[in-house]
Amino acid sequence: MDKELSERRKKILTALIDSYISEAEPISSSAIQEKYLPDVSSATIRSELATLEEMGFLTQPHVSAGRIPSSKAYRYYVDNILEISDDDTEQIKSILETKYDSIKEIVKDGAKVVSDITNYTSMLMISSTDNIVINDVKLVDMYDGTALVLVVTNNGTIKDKDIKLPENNVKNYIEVANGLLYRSFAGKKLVEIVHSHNIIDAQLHDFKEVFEQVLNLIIDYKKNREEQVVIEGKDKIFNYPEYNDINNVKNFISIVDNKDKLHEIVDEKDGSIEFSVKIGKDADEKLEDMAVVSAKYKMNGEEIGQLGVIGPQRMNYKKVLAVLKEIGKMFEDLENNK
Amino acid sequence: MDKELSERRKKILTALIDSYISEAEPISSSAIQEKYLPDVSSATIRSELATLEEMGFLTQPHVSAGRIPSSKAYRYYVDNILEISDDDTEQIKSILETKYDSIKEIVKDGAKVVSDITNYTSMLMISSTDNIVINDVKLVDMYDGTALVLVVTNNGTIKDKDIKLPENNVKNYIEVANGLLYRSFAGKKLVEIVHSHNIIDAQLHDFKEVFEQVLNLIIDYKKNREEQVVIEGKDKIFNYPEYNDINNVKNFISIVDNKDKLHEIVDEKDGSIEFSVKIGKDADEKLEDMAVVSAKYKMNGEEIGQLGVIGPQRMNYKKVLAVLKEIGKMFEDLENNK
DNA sequence: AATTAGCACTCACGACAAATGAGTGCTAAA
DNA sequence: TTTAGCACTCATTTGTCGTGAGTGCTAATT
Repeated sequence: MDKELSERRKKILTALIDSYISEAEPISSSAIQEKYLPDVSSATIRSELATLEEMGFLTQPHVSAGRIPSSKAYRYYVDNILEISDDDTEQIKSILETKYDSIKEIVKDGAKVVSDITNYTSMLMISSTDNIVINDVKLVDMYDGTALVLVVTNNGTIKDKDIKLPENNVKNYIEVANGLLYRSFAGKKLVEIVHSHNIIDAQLHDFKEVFEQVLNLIIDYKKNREEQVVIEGKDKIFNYPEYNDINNVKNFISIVDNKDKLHEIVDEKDGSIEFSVKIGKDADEKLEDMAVVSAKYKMNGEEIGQLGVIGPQRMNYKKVLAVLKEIGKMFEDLENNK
Repeated sequence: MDKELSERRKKILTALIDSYISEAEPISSSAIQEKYLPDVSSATIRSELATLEEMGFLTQPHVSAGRIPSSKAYRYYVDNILEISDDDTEQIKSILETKYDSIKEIVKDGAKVVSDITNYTSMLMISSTDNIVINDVKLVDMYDGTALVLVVTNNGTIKDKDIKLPENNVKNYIEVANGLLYRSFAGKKLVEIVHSHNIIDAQLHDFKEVFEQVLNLIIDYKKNREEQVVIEGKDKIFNYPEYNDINNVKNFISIVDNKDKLHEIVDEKDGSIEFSVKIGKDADEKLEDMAVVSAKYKMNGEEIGQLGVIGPQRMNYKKVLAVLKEIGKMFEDLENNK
């Protein structure tokens, strides 16, 4: 279908996008001729441009202006033209290496690293916690007849507020409760627990309260983790001239400051897609004139989160994708060396 | 000094500020006459305005425009004119009550509540953790030769990653370590601990590693807490026409997204000041055309944090201060009822 | 001495017109 | 199929002018 573009048209389209990515100005036929295709005349390029426009790849702000790429053009560019060469990779790698001492730092503030290198606003989202497995639940005796709840998962330990214990025979109570808690929760996935409120009823009446508190703790934890979104470098957006328009800024802020919207845009139904590139409102109603590039990262086969950038449509896709890929490789290395 | 304004001048200044707060337009002498002072002529008001301008309370965008209040005017207004009546308080109270079921909700997302009621961007900052006292430090036996560190403070429990234990005789090791940890840390303030790295040297060599890990945990905790800033309702800023100017928006974002700057602006050397109102760049170089109103909250005599709003200079100081005060009262009630 | 009416003056703002020039589409020739 | 040439379009810039809001000043009034 759309893949049938002649080489020259591809070349013209690429020239147009490259130029627009760096200049943010409509490009004229003669500009393309001078800088990218000196062997043909501007008139030829003009007729090619007319065809490309008919095909929906280009638009013209007005009749006496040059052309700018449409969302479809970026889409085509990312899908069919863009290639990340070893050179690009090498370059990114060396930037990553000189800027950050260890991969640990990158994991910790991944969003900041990505934002700094790409020069776009970046976002880090923690993945669904459905598959976290609880290894054990323990009460630890504290003071004043309270106990601390520890929920040990395959992904770290959750702890939260103390819970109150019944007055008498605390030591014994905790022991029995720990046994019950272990039998009820250990080995279960978070998602199972959250959806099976009836666990409580099956238990002994004396421990009902403790169970409820533990359950709430787990539910809260799940909810909080899933809402977690880190945004870095919001002010980088002002580097791009399209964000001299207050309406674009409003739009940007309203997306970036709204966790739910961000999730909606980034979350991919298809679990197997590693890199996601959403361009313009064809991809999502809210993304007018914007683009989101994101990657899913895994650790030991388990999805741990998504990292990406959000910026103007005329984004440096090559660089962004190279950075995200390179970080992916670093994760792999980290996994293998351990 | 500046306190010597005649009643009529006060009245005019108040009229000007009130009008500008709601309209965001320069006010002319005749407008003041019509709406606020029908008993004198506009010419009289004009000459008063000229004097007020000379005194630095007013500025004129250009010669054929009305006047707008300067930072100094707002300052004077807040310090010498503004009074919060019982009526205002009642009104805020009823809004708070109808909007939020319990004080708990307000504590939990204080920033959101304040932003919703005032209609300004709000911020919540956790206070210095210097005075948090450690009650105990405990290792809890986990699996695979690891232990979880629990640091119990008068302000909740900190837990963090597991730490590795020496291979043999785990149970005994933990017991001894717990004793040592208790003796080293219990009763000390966070600030003391962070500044006394030499604790380690005094301890037995076998436990050096555990001590270091615990110490790092405490230091990290302190650092993280202090950096914590919650911002709510950033997009509310677009409700105010001064933020149709992209430069003001840039300025706003750069302040609001920069924890350090915010701390710098809000942090008050004088520990006794409860309400702080900073207006314009007289107060802080970065606050060009903006104002920050914030309050310090205490619980059991201990400062727990600051809550406030940031917005245009022509802020509804009355409402904002009333809301912050009312929330303060709720804290007091909460304390007394417990 | 304070207030006021009256009037000349300033200046932002919007409307309109004219000039400019960048870039196009089309046509006819190579 | 490509290209040179040219007429055409239209955003942008610049300049002029009229309008009106609001002021500052002065002279008269209380």
